[in-house]
Amino acid sequence: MDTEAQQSEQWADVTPDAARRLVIAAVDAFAERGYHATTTRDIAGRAGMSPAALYIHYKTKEELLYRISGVGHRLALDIVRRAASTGATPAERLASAVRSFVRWHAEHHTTARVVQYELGALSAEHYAEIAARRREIDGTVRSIIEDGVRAGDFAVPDVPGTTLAVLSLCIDVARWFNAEGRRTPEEIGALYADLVLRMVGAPGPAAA
Amino acid sequence: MDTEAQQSEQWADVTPDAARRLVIAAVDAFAERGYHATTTRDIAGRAGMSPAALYIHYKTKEELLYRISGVGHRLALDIVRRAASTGATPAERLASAVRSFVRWHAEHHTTARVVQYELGALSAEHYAEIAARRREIDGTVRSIIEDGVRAGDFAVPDVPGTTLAVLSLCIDVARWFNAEGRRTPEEIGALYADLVLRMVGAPGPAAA
DNA sequence: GTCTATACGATGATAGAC
DNA sequence: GTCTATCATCGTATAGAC
Repeated sequence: MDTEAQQSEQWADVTPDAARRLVIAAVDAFAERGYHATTTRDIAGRAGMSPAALYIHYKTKEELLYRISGVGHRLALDIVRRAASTGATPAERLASAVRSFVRWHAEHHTTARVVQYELGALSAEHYAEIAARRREIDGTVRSIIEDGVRAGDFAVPDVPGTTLAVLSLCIDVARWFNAEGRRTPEEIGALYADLVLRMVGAPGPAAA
Repeated sequence: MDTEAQQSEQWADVTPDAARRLVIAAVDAFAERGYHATTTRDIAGRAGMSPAALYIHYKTKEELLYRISGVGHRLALDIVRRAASTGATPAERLASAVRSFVRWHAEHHTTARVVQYELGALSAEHYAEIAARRREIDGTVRSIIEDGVRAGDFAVPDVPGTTLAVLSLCIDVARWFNAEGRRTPEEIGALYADLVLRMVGAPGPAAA
């Protein structure tokens, strides 16, 4: 679970306070037991409210998930975009994007779990909207790889396939990451950035 | 969804016939909507039976999942082990293991989804048993990487971390693979084997 | 905005006939 | 072994008082 401070910051623009408390409670519950196994009673209870109070702020349980998924995807996209423009060379930008994206999945693994693994519980309309944001994330990473290939810095036979693999690697961190484990988010980010540079055939310290 | 022929083969040792039909129905339902969102009525219906018939063959819904997870993990472990001993060099064995493991996750992505993403729905006892099999899979892959490092064929600063990343990459195929997509399981297996050889710093055609 | 009380359909599982 | 019928409980969501 994220720390309380991290939660407050992440959900700062969910107001009023009760609505934010419900979001935080729902993220914890969904991440822990899954969307379908979580009851509205459980969410309300974690937020210190009666079951009925949830419906003042959200019309349905799915709307609560939609809110979480929307904010979560916005955060994820922002992080990748910002990191993707940090660095002079494609290799630096790719390493930066992977390091940041992985770190987010580890640090905010509760949120990331809901964002990445509960898409199927969204309504068709909500899913379509979220899927568009996911394609933006994919496009951001693909652009860096294309830049690297054009510049002759990367050797990548299959750019879309490699993009998919890179994102897949980052996303799956949310599944296995354990806060009590031996590795910090920072360490995993550094390891993965190195592995990804190897995947795209970028020369440098990775080969050392 | 897997083809019918693939299903029969996979679950051949689940008998009698009705019990196998229920397993196949449950795999489809669990993969499509998740364990918790699937009702016993849905499973029985797909198998062409009344809701009560399920309880002749399985004491609870969780026992059905446990059966699926058990057989699925046994299949996965067998596939990795067999592939891991195919090839003369560590690079060949690693490529073989990744290619086979990825192909299994793509070809049997319905089964793989249940196996990889519904662990949390198992009882504590059943989970502990399954987790032991998962550690065997991890150990099999790690051994190959250690062999490659010892032989001087691989350059891997962090063996456990790289093992984790390799398995993570393979497992996540079950999440995103789509049978109607552009890539065949065979193609994805080949791509991933190449990417993994790059990750471990194996020289060869990967660098071409 | 929050609570207590409750409607009411769905759900896992069982009983007993065939 | 399978079915029909049913139980007890739970789950989402609403009504109406404060």
